[in-house]
Amino acid sequence: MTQLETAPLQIRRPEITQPVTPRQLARRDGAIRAALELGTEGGYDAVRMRDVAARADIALGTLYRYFGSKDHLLAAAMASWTGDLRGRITKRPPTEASPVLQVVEVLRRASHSLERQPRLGEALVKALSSHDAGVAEANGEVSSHIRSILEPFLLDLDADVREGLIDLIAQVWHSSLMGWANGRFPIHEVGIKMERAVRLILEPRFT
Amino acid sequence: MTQLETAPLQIRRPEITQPVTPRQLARRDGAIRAALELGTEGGYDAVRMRDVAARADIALGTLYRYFGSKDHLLAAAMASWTGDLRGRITKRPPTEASPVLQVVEVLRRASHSLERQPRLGEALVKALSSHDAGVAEANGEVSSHIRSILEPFLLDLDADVREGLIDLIAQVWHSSLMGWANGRFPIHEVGIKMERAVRLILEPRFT
DNA sequence: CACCAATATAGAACACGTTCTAGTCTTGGA
DNA sequence: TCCAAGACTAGAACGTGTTCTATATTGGTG
Repeated sequence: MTQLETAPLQIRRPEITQPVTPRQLARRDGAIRAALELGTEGGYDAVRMRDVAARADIALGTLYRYFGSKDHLLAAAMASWTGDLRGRITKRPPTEASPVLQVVEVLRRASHSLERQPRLGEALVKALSSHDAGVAEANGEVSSHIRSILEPFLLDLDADVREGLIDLIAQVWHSSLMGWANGRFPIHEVGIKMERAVRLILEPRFT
Repeated sequence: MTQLETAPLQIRRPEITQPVTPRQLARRDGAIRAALELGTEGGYDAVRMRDVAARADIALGTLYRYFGSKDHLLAAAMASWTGDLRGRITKRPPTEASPVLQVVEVLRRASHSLERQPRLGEALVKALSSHDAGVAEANGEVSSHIRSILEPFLLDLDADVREGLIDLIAQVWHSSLMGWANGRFPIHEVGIKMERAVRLILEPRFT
């Protein structure tokens, strides 16, 4: 056996590329915008990759150059959504008095926001729970948004405990959204469940 | 416009059927067994409906008569798994002394069990988080298994609080498994995360 | 400017979940 | 025992995510 047929070790994959030029950024953003529009109108199923490409006026192949999968595309959209959320919370902080109630208020506001565009929420949440490198990255972004949103209200706690509790709340939040997106309970229950969970988690810490 | 083309109101769907005769039960069980085998070997993707049907020696159409979707099939398998787990815990209860540690031990044992068949675990968990009537039903079964597993260790608590805390733990468990199945962290972290979460949740209740 | 490598495009092709079709087999009751 | 209703089968067909191909365009470099 010669070494002739041994393939070069460098793995050949089309590999997601980072947009650099303005035109590339515009293409990527256009794709996200198109996905948001289609998702708002018809939810997860309505976000068909062919349609996203058509609406963003790019080729299907190009779409796949920037987003390795449909879920990656939607997860990127979700990350941008939580980024916006953080902006809104910062600009207009909760009015409640106690940390527990402040956290509850924040989460209620977030649910409320999703409630206004249920189809979109369903699409974004569904995408977040998919096994995909790109999605994992977007997920990290989402987590860090949540962390930075909640942290200011829990400064009284020991740093380690705070970290753990925020993680916990984020997990419950994620799980509640999933429960909703998967049709296990209606959207208004997300807020209720979250309030109950946050109280159970935080109240013993603020006796 | 005449009323001629208005379709009859009765919705026509092939509707999942409940197995009744022994042969039907055997077909359904065979399908679940085949799914478990394929899942153990190659994870979610390896469980191809065509292959499940072939291995169980039934027609594809028959498979879809009993399980409305691939995820429904896998979710049914998951429910049977948690049923087994409950049996094992009942037969050999945790040896730890305190409620907190007992709960931790139970969850550790469960993770450990998944750890032995990671491909299968991935397949089952992935299916559980899918929007599908059949999956929702299986999900309920799983939840009630978990509830009945944990309840005995928390009898000291007020019933309402206990209910809420168990729900909370179940949610965190679910979310941790998802995080693992979706590649956000390795399997051994499920146990660690769960222990941390359970301590954070329960310890303030057992001061 | 001229060129090359990376990117983009249109569209075909492919895989797999799901649905549909036409015909055969089971089953339970008259 | 025989029949009608329903269940089962093999396999074709369909939709959509994803990949591939062949060609055209772009953008940076000598």
